[in-house]
Amino acid sequence: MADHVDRILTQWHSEKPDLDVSPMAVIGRLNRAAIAVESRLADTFARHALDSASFDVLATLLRSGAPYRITPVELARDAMISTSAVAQRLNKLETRGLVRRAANPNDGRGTLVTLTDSGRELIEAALPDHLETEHAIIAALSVEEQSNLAALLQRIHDAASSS
Amino acid sequence: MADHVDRILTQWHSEKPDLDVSPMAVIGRLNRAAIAVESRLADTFARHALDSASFDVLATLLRSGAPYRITPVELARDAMISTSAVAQRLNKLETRGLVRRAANPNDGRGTLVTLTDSGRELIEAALPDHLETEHAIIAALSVEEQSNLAALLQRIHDAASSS
DNA sequence: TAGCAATTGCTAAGCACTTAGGTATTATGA
DNA sequence: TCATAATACCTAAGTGCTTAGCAATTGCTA
Repeated sequence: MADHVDRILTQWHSEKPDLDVSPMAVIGRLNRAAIAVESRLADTFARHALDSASFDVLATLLRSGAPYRITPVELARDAMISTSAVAQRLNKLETRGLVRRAANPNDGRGTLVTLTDSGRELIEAALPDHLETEHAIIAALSVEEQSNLAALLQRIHDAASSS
Repeated sequence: MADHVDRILTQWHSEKPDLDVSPMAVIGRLNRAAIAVESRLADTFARHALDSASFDVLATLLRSGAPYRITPVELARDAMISTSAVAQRLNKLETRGLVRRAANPNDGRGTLVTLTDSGRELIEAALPDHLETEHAIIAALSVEEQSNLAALLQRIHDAASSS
């Protein structure tokens, strides 16, 4: 059952026997698991002519509910990226006719991003497929293990964020 | 205890009550935890004038043991990046005098990358600091929870990779 | 209420990755 | 053995992020 991370730990043990490299067992696997999942999800996105970044924007608009209209700042907060990255994502999506930008009547500085009909059709079609892929991955764990994993990840997240 | 992922799930429930979005609870937190950890580790790397990519190369060379000499192909496999990305990482590190490239006497096509003395000093200094940061993060979990988490992540990794 | 600070959203430039493609060398098998 | 395939490594170009910086508007406060 030795995986890549195990081999790295073994190498460290023989080269630096005095160092406690046990944290790498967790953090190394966290990284690799995240990369493997992301890569698997990308296949599904590609089948719908999307990438992870575009899916993210369209899904955020969809789950905001009718009239599917939010600000770039909200998109940035939600995706944990800069507002500049949002602007560039929106440029791409607007060119494809999947979203539309309009002036925010309540804030002269602001913009409101709306899902177009064709954008909504696309994300409504991609979403069930995406969920099926996610389900196929986490089905490797029992329901109890899933909630266990989610709780542990949340605590790691908090520990990494604090300070 | 409601975090960002909980709020996203709540939004989906009210907008698409028929969809089972429970996989997002795990995969969403996997992503966010990995990003938070990566960001925390980056601070430590920066204190040693390194980034994650450079640290990765130097650490791989160090743990290979004396004479700290491996091929770009091995580096690519280990870091799960293209050999082209390795070439660019090495260009940077070689300019800084942290690694050195030489022809592989056993393979006319090949190159051998060696850790220079100054590269070795740098990584030997950064490594304990890095491990301390990793330890500070995973100390949020008991030892048993840590090995539990590592095992669950390995299974998620395998599930995402297969097929 | 005038002026300064904060916010919003954009483009430009820089960075690290990817894929594409080139060159050189080694391995294969007809 | 010799043509062809595979491998190793690189640069170039494209992509999507970041930070820097700009212009416009709004919010705060003296």
